[in-house]
Amino acid sequence: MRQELERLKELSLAEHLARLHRRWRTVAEIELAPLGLTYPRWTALWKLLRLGDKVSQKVLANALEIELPSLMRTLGQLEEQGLIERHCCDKDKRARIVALTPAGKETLKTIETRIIQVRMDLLEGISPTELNEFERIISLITDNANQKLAKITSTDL
Amino acid sequence: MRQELERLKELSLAEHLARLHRRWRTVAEIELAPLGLTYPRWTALWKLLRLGDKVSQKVLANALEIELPSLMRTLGQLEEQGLIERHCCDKDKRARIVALTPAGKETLKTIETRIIQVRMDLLEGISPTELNEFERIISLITDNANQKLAKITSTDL
DNA sequence: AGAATATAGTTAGCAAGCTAAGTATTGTAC
DNA sequence: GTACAATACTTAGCTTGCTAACTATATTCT
Repeated sequence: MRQELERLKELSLAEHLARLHRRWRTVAEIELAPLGLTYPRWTALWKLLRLGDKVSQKVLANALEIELPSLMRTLGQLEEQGLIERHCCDKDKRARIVALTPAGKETLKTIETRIIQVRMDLLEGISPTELNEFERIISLITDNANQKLAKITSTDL
Repeated sequence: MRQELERLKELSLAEHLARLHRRWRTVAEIELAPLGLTYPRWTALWKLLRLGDKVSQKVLANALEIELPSLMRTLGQLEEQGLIERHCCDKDKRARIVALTPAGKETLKTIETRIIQVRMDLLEGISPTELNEFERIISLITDNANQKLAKITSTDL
């Protein structure tokens, strides 16, 4: 009986995780929408600044923890909005270097306080210790998943 | 300086959460794919069983923490596969009652051990106490997000 | 009872992640 | 130095979440 309840709970974990992910995104989206920025767009901008403004698309995708094709669409939109530029790279002609435009930097300044406010609101009532622990468990489960994925794909050969 | 680092970390939290969500789904998907079941399909089947087999679409959507239109597509696929049926409800002619077919029940038996195995693998190395704490923080952030959403949408009126 | 509102379901179409497959360039191994 | 492998990008198309707008039924308020 207790075992049955545990099973139920464990199934819910994945669902709760999914729900939290969607809600977080929705909140962030609503806050930044008036500026014409969706969630993937402003996280890309933000991350680009943190990485030092001029990086390859590959590096940016890795930092954002998404695949290159997923990033492509977003960068296309940001380019159209005039917030970023994509240059050729002299050292590696395959690569394209992404850089913030002046307009992009200006926009980032405007949204910074909003982004920080959203985070503070969502993490209200959680101590730094709890947050660290939370991050640790996320990493642990992610590692487990990655290991399992590696095992599965290798045996598929 | 330290404050700057904290900000970086907090931005990452949302991304780590998103990544974990995608990895979890991917692992589950690969394990169940040979049976013709994607993640939303088998979670719907599973949840349906836990809810007692005969419930309205609305109730099932709530339990799965997704919106009705999202569920519709999945139920359509499961119906086509002959794993569920949708009946009219006598008491409320708007509602449609979802029920497992014998084939659906049979399939559930087959996948049950696999589902439980995936969960155990992903949660390996995490104590029940840690897991409870993890769930608690998820709920807390989700509540914060919901409150913020409620506030935003109400002031929009 | 009749009008206004709310609810369950449905349809249509958007968003943003993914994989698979293709191209151009680079790096590596004889 | 030439052939093979790996890398960075791109394109095309799938998936499954969502919201908006619609219908049919149920509920609530005078």
